[in-house]
Amino acid sequence: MSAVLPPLPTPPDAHEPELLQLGLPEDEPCLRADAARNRARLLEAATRLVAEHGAAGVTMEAVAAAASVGKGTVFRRFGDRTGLLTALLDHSERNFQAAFLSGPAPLGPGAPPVDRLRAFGHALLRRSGDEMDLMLAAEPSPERRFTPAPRRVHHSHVTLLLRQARPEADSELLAQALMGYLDPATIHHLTRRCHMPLERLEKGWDDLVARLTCADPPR
Amino acid sequence: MSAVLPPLPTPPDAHEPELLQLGLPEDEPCLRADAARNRARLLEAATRLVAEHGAAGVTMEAVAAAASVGKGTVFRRFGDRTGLLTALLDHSERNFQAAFLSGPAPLGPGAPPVDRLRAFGHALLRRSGDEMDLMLAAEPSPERRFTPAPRRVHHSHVTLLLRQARPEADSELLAQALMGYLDPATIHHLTRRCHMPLERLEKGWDDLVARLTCADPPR
DNA sequence: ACTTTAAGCGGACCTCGGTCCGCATCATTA
DNA sequence: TAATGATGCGGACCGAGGTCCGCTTAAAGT
Repeated sequence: MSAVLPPLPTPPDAHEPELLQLGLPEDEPCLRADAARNRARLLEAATRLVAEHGAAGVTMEAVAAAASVGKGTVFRRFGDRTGLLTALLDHSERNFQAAFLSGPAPLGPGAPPVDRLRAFGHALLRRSGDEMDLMLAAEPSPERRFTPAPRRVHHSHVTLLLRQARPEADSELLAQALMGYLDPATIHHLTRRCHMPLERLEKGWDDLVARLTCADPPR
Repeated sequence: MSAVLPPLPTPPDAHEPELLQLGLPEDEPCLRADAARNRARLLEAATRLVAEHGAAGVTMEAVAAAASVGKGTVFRRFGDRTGLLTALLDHSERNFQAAFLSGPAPLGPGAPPVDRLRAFGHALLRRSGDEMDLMLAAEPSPERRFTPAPRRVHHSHVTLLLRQARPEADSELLAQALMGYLDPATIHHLTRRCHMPLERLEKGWDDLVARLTCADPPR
């Protein structure tokens, strides 16, 4: 919708501009001085609100007020609420991406793909366990669930590892199935609602990975 | 939230009252005459709105107006928007449940569990292909994604079949992984955004089922 | 038929996400 | 330093979901 402003075909850093395969988002292309200052203030204010009232307390108006900034500014900078929340997860996301893209094995490169897949799942499970409420709140509407850049990066990564482990398979689809298991909503459901311990989820993940990557065709 | 009215611990038929394992939702326990009439009017109005403007056009106020009824009445009857949308899917859902609970094999009872699982996936894929927009619109917030009764029924069913096929496995978790693949948002993403043909999804499902149900432990 | 009462009704009201547009401000060029 | 666009800013405004509460009415009891 919109796209009325010529220089803004898409909101500035709504969902992390172009990190795609391995580039992490630039720390803002070339933001005007006041804009950059306001951005920092907004993120700080939002962080404080999360700490005080949880993710549910992060209202666009509240954030704007807490940062002494107009509401329009928040939207201009982050596009929408999920954009702001996603930006709040940026630090954690960078660390995570750094870990599986260039960190030590088995999560990073160097280990066999199956081990890396296992490690990836465990890492994501733990991370979700921590920032659960933020991740849930940052979830876009179903139509856009897979459009935010972090998701796409995770998906590509898993697809890649899968392709290495089983070149003949439909890695795209397999990756989709695997990522479904790691969806924040799923994890929330299993751990918080069904009270499953994390170890059980990890065990389940390992089993899943093993079965989806073993070479010989079933039956 | 709410639970202020003593006789209404949860909205009447917000998400299909108690069909649980195999009971389909009663056609309304004991609704007062005018209430039943209004309910019918509302559903009819909503259906018309969907036909005319798509699921996005189904505004609570619009439905109320189209049914010549107060807005409060809509909420009293259906709890919230997702409740109304879910009710709209009720017919289709009943048919589907009837098919896999007591219809002809291989979807219904009589076939080996693996075949039933395969059939179940294909059936759900097709159904989602049809009522896609309604199903997406009826998706609740991430925290509640798994609370609507239909989902729970599907999950139980898959868990059951899985347990029959592989009694020693963690069927709950496996079912979760399988159901993730059949999530409306996922299907929407793969078919509409990535333009994958349905056959590919079906093939992927079959592969998934085969690998998750084959007896011998991998590696 | 009359009373009673719980269920139902309606729409004013609130909150919050998102848009719009006139005005201010930064950066650039002269 | 002054002029001048482009970029950013702010907050009034809108629409939609959801709540509230006083009034109405169906239906069960007498």
